[in-house]
Amino acid sequence: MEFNNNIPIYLQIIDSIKQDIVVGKLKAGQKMPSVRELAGILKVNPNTIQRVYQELDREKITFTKRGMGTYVTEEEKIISSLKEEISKKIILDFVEGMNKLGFSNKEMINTLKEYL
Amino acid sequence: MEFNNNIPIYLQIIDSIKQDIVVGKLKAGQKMPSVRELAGILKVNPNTIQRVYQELDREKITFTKRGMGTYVTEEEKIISSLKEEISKKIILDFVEGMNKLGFSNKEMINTLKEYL
DNA sequence: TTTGGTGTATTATGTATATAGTACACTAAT
DNA sequence: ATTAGTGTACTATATACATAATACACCAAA
Repeated sequence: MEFNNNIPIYLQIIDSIKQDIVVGKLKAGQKMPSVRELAGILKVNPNTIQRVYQELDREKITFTKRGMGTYVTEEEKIISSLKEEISKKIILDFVEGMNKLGFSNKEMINTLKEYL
Repeated sequence: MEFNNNIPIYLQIIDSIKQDIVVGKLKAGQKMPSVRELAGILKVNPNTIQRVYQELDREKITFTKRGMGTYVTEEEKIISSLKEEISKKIILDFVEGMNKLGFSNKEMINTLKEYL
């Protein structure tokens, strides 16, 4: 995994996990890698993953059974609203960014079509 | 100006100034506010603005006359390529983000149209 | 009961960011 | 020459992030 130097690693990992959950790479109820295992995979410190899981737990996106592990939430509602939230943010960033550059709505769509 | 807590302030100020330049709010050759003045306006430390101007100078987006002040570049080429660069990044972030969420190109455009 | 794998907590260290305060060098205008 | 306004440089302090190392608490399985 590649990290952007200007954004805290733990936030980038959180976003990446959210991505995996909303697209179904990580399914509802599924066990996540252990703190130490994920730290090894991503080559970051276990404390960083600890922070990641604590934050995800706080947002109810995962839950933790002490001594057992951390699991993806079983509530599909949370997952679908998470997907909604993420896509809305992407669209908003795009529209606001293009607006600030002076693009009208039509120009925005045309520029996007050209790019694709 | 509102700052995002997760990104260094000096980077956000740099982006904001670039925005103002490419949309013509700041024109080629125009004098920028002094380090101390801009620090006062944005309510940040002068050292932070110092860093901002040094970085903009390094990127040739501004130039500095010692004892006189910092000025927007007079080379229109730099400004136009800057605008190109910024808009490309916005589009790329959008397309990549939507792709990762599983949107096809058509869905992407339709979702955008709906939003607008 | 013991063992191994969980999450959790704590202390220490280094780096980047941001602030605070001070001083210096240069330039234009008085 | 003096002054006021520039950018620049430096030291110090505080906080957040990330790493490192260690220890502890909990649970399931042998």
